[in-house]
Amino acid sequence: MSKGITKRAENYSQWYNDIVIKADLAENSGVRGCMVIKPYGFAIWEKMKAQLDIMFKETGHENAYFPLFIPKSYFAKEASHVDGFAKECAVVTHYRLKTTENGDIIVDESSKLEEELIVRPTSETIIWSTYKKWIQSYRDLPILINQWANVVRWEMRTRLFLRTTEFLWQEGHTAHETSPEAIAETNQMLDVYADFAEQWMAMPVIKGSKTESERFAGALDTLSIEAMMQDGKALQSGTSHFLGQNFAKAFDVKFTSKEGKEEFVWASSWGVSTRLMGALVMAHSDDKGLVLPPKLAPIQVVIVPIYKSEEQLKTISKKVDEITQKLKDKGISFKFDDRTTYRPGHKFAEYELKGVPVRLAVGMRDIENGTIELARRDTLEKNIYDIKGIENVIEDLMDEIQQSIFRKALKFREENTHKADTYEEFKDIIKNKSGFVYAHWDGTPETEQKIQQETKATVRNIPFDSPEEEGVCMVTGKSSKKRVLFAKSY
RNA sequence: CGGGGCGUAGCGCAGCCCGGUUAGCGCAUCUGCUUUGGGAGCAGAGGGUCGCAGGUUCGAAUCCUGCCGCCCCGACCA
Repeated sequence: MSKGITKRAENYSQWYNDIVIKADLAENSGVRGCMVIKPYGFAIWEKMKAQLDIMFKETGHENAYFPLFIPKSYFAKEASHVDGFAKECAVVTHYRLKTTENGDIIVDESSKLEEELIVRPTSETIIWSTYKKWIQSYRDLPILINQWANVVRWEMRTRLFLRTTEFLWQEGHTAHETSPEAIAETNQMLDVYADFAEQWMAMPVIKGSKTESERFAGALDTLSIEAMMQDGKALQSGTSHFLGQNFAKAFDVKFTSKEGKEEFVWASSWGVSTRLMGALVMAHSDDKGLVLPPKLAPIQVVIVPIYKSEEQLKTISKKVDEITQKLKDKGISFKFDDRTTYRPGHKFAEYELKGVPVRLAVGMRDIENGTIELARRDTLEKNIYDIKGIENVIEDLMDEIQQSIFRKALKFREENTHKADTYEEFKDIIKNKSGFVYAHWDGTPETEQKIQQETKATVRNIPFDSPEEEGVCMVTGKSSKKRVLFAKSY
């Protein structure tokens, strides 16, 4: 069983790789650090994308598209931004190839670009240079734009979905009259991400602010949602940045206010990426394969016929048609796998690997008894139901499974969340138990760095819902008003 | 960027140290028969510029040199 999947307990990262490959989500390509997202994986991404897009539009945003290439000079305008990305940019220097006498293809040196083009690692600079042209008056504000795009960051080490050289994402870029408005937008979008993670991915997250050292390059404040993976590590699953007037100043984007004064625009940006696919895999899957929340499963119900002759298959198919019609009416997606080329056991294993939430099996025995076998992917429970009304059972189950895997993930997080009051205690937990640790910290980058170097754990964020509490930093003994969230991370 | 590993059939690998007939194994594929309530069995078949380029040799997957690519581990990052 579970052919070829490494056990979670044996080697977690190998397990992750096996699931991604064997469940047919993605594979490595011939291009360093870049993956091919396969149809099944892309179908899940499309479902995520569709829902996020609805949520963005409900909060007043519109989609647009900006260029893949950014002139190098744009980067020079915001100093901390270029610092943050300079080391991981792909640069286009030429625009033509030529064939040599012996048939080799080489870069035509005569086609050297006057100014190099950077393949976008993120689009703040190209977007703000455009916004400059769009904004003159307070009447032009706010601008609430999102773009679905691919970006390139030349990372040292890559892993399928979690960190690839090229990845797909959405990036929202908004412009506002006032600071409070931009901050409200930043918070609103973090809430959208958290809702999506919890309601759709069934993955509980912790909302909070990043520390100064983990802030986005060019932001005044970076908010994040952090989720716990099954190995106890944290995965940053979405970020929302308050950019202040940094980009407005860098690109000279001013507007005339109601009072007739010229002011710089306030900004936010926010994004989630195909990394969410990695989060989805690591949050719920098991040693048998993927476990998908019904709301994101490309196929919610699979029906496997069990037959000994073509005639039997015909009889079963007829019965199945009645069921699928009712599922269709309820808007539940399904697949009737009547392939004659594979046997039932093979199909069972295959759909478990692919994480299909509900499996139905129908054989002649069932036809005679008016029953059907239903198996849940999340719990692996199997039960016999009356065929009559099975669509209602399934409809309820979609909800139940969605909630059940969320509860399971939440319970796991709670069981692996600790409090530490001394540094010794902290080190012990990080080393021997892993998971999340709430502890007091003096708020300085120096202490943060020391902790990271000594334990490999970092401040994931300063949680919004962490209660005010007088305490002292576990390392320096300086006073602290709130516990922050520490963990090892991806 | 530092350390390690690997490039041989669609995939996973053995062979290489110690050069020598026709380069082998498992899975997958194809054909036939029997099967079908948890990844079917048997019989047969097809499929290879041994990463690339040089060199040594009567002879190179194997030895030497150079190059290219990918993966894994660390520091950086969503």
